[in-house]
Amino acid sequence: MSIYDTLNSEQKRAVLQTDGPVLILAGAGSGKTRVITHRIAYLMEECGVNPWNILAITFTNKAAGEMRERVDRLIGFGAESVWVSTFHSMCVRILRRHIDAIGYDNRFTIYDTDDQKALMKQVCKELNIDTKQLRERSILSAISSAKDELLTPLRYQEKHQMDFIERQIGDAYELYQKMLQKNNALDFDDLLMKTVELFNAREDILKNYQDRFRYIMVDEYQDTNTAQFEIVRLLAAGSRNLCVVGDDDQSIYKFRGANIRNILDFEKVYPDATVIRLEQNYRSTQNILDAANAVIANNRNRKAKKLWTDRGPGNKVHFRQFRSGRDEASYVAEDIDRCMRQDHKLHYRDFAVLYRTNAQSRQLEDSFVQNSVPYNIVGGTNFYARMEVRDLLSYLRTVSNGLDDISVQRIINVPKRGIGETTIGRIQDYAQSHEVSFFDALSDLDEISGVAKAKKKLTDFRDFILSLRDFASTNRIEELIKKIIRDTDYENYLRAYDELTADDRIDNINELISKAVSYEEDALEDEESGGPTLAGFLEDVALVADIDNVDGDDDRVLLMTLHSAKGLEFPHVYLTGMEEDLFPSYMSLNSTDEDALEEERRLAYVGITRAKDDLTLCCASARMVRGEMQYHAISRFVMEIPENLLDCPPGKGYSVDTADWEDEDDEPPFAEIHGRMPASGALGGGYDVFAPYGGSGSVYGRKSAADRGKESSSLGAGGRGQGTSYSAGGAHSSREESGTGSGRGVVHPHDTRLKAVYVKPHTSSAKKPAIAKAGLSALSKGMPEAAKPDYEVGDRVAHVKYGSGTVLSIEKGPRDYKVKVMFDEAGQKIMYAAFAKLRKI
DNA sequence: TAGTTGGGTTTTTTT
DNA sequence: AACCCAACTA
Repeated sequence: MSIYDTLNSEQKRAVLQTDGPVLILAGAGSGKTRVITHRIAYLMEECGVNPWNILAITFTNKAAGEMRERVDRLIGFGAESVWVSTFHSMCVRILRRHIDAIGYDNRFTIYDTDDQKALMKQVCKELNIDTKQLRERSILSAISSAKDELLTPLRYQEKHQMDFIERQIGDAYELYQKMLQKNNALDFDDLLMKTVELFNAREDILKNYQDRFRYIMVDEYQDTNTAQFEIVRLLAAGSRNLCVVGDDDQSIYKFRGANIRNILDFEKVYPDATVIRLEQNYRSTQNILDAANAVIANNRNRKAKKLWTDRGPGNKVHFRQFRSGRDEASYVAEDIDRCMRQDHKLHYRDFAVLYRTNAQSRQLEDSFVQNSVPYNIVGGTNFYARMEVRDLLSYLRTVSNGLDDISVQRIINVPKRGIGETTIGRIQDYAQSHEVSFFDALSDLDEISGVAKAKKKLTDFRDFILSLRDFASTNRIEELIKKIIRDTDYENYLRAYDELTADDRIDNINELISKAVSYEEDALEDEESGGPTLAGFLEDVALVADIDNVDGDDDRVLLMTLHSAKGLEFPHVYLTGMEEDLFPSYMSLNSTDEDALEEERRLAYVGITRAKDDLTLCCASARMVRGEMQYHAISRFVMEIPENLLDCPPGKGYSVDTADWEDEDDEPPFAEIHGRMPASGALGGGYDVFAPYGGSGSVYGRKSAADRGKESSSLGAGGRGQGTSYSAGGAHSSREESGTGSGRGVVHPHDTRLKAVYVKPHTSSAKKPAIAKAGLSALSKGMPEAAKPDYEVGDRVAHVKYGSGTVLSIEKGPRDYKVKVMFDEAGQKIMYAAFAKLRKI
């Protein structure tokens, strides 16, 4: 029995079809990594292919490492000679060897987004571009798209000369590119584009790689952009042994240039391609798969397919709605705890919590800390983007590449050396007019007017860098970093900068040092890399993805964005923030591009299919977004899942452990809600709700999408699962609140014990009733600023339930004003002002 | 030159 | 809420 007998027939076909173009359409969880690894093993073991002739391109360095490991385990030899890497790493490797052929120095620096922005700032200044009107970021993203499409500055300018903005971008692109070259730097997109440029310029070099890479495999092919497509096309042009693996339903990187047509049109480009579909899923239960299939079926531009499994139905998909993002976060942490207690075989690492945006991790993190659940967050502020790490890296880059002006300028006054902006500006002007680098200009100080006062400081700095260069030539990177820290007294600088964060920052620096150490160890082992170099370390550092740093053996819950979760799987998955405007994002809903929403749906599909056994979808009625309370309807992606697959379908009434309003002083919430609500009869037809303070009522009033101005655009698109807005109110709320023009009150049954959702017509944010806002604010942690009550001690006030009374005291609490009232009939009560909604009489 | 403050803005997602 | 920048002050 061979290792290939464990494959199903389609997988086997994919492994055995070694020659010619092959397209493997691999649904989520269909074992595509197994196919690729077995294919590599088969090529080496059965076809006698030299591992050196095999290239496998993966999406992340982590995936590359895992793939190499798995091949090793399969055949136990030779896997280290297979070239497994990401597009970007592969390109850097090629460019380090050959980029001098197209006018760069081989010691080039890789600029990340922060460097790009710093450089673009200079470009805009030079070109007098008003960055208020046209931000650096927008220019950079336009340039990035151009590079993804392999458009040179010249070609971009030819294509885009109609309006002023486009001409400005064209000019900026041209100068930006010149300055990059002057700094001897490449940005991320250049890595791909310059490789194509190199291959086109030097047929001999291309031929060399074509001869080497006789068998090419590309994973996650649906997320390749035009530049990557071209690289693959060029490399495979000789042998035509190209095997691409992907799933059009999981294409989620359009924003960075991914072109879904690369996979959809593969058969057009390679008419003789063998197409293999892997539709059996080995990961998830049938209920989870059915949910995923139901959601993705709403996309129109896709290759039809349907995942199936021979696993049983499993648990239903869990759906939970909460009052606030905070409640959602505590539920997730507590539920994980509950699962762990219930099933002792479970580990923390069996859980993942996914969200659409990094900003959502904050509340989750808080709640995990509070509940002592160990967790790891993937991404957010990239480790290498932290101030202290960047400072040190800029020193290293200055040592490594004297032409990198951006790095020199970053550190010339860090820690403070008394070198100010004016001085830096003068040196820069000189450097520019004399066509020398900024650093070299430091040796011509006598010729630069107006820097005499700072001359000593500048010379000291220059000499310091020179001494570091000297030191670096005979010492290890680890020692170099330590020397920089020591000589600049960097730790004290951090303490002076911010006492509170200094310890964390020092930890980060130590981590950087240990990364340098392990880089040097790895590079010593890897013969092909040519040993450890400073440039090599900087390049490693520049190309790591957040997910690369995740240690699978760490027994912690993983928190990450849906994007980061691609390619991973977990027994238990929580998808949080399943709300309209959040997921699908506001951006996609307002986009003119129809595919934007489909891409969000693919993202939902990716999220759902990460789950093996249990999937929990969560949403919150109210959530702080960018410092403002927002009220969202349940995500359409939840509504697209058939009710019978959900344990608690939206609108059916259910209970949630944490959403319990029995707490002391915890009055029922009331909310002003706008946004889309689920269609279907969930709320219509006299669904009963209970008003705050005891009364009961039912949903009444209903406004069609057409009445609703701007929002109707996203509503009116048709199709199932679209929302309808209801106006509603509890018994206490008056009719006038329900039907006004832009009113969009919604009552949602959130809990069978729900006493109330108080609904106000939405007018404008300026006119939002302060009290409603304060009331909800208090639901969420960290919102101390509640509206100050308009009554004072001694005033007579009226309460909806308790009647009238006299205010005994008003005390500012952590969240809200705490008011003590002696009611004429009900006696003394203490309540929060925002919830109590006392009216002065 | 350095540090503070107030105002305006806001990539969702990342190699 | 967090960030960035310009303007202001010491």
